[in-house]
Amino acid sequence: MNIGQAAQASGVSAKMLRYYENVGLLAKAVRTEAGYRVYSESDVRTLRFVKRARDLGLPLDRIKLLIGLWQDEDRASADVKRIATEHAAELRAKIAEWTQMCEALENMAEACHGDHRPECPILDEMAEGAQDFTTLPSVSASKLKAGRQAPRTGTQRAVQGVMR
Amino acid sequence: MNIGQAAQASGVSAKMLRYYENVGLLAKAVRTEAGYRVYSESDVRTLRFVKRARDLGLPLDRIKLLIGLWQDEDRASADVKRIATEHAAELRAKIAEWTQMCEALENMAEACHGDHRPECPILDEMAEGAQDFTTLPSVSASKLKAGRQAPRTGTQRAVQGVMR
DNA sequence: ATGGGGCTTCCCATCGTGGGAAGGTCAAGT
DNA sequence: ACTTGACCTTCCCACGATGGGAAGCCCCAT
Repeated sequence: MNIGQAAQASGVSAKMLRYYENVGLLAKAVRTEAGYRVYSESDVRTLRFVKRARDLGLPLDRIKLLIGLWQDEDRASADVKRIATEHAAELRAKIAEWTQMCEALENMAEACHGDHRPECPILDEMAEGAQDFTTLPSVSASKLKAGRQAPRTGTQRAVQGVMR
Repeated sequence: MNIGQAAQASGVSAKMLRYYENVGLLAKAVRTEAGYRVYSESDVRTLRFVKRARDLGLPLDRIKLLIGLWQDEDRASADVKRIATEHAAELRAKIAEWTQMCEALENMAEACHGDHRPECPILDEMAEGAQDFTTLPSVSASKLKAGRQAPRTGTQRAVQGVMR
């Protein structure tokens, strides 16, 4: 079976098949005389394994370990469990972090009128205490040489302009 | 103020300051004659704004929009709110996805004894229906030429070996 | 024999961040 | 004045996993 067929049969793109092989997640595929990669049903099973593990969010290095255990008749299920629980814990941590960010954003958005007026608690929160717009130049003007690499073409914002 | 001081004052690394400038999130910094970037208090306020927005998980392109609105006296808070709620919605979607992955993993781990024996529902789940190990070669052996690019040195795993 | 689709490799882009090398600059201490 | 160490500059590379695309070869069916 060629790479395209293996891809379709496993749900992993051909591009990824080559990549997995390159980075050592999969063994180098057998080739035809013409250099075409050839896959067996057994290979497809491995690919489906990888696909499911990826769908669970596992990174490739952990999947590599799992494949090793999967093919090891003498494995201890404790090793597999450890990998799974470690990943789950990392996911939980990330989820907590993102939930915090998300709730903060939602709270701010809720406090925002969302109309045509400029007042906005979201921006206020992000600027937090930046009401003081007094500019305190900390370098004497004599030492300055405006934008050697930034030729400063035409219209430039007064305070801090956003480029491009 | 030099880049290191601006970095410390804002909580954004000097490396990131240069990067933000390169990708156009920030205006090109004023330079001293020697080419050193010089930052004002006003710049540091912008940097802190960026830092807080990053901490909320906002991508740089959205932060660029926010800075534009922040500096626009005639902004409509609705525009800010839309950006925030869009990002929050994307976060929620991601969180839901990761929560599903996480729960699946936790369920599997819970079902796993986690002892010295090889039986493991986690692996079973990932292999899902891969009990049939009959190999069906789909290419006639005459067309094969073992590993032109994979010289197949010495010990190789029987079925699908993990490399490196 | 020709055409189209599949395969190969190689390069690039993403997104934000860090590491490091090679070389110039500044300020403080001798 | 000179040295030294800390700082700055640019440039390149790496991550992780994926997609896009180009140039060129291969295989099969018409």
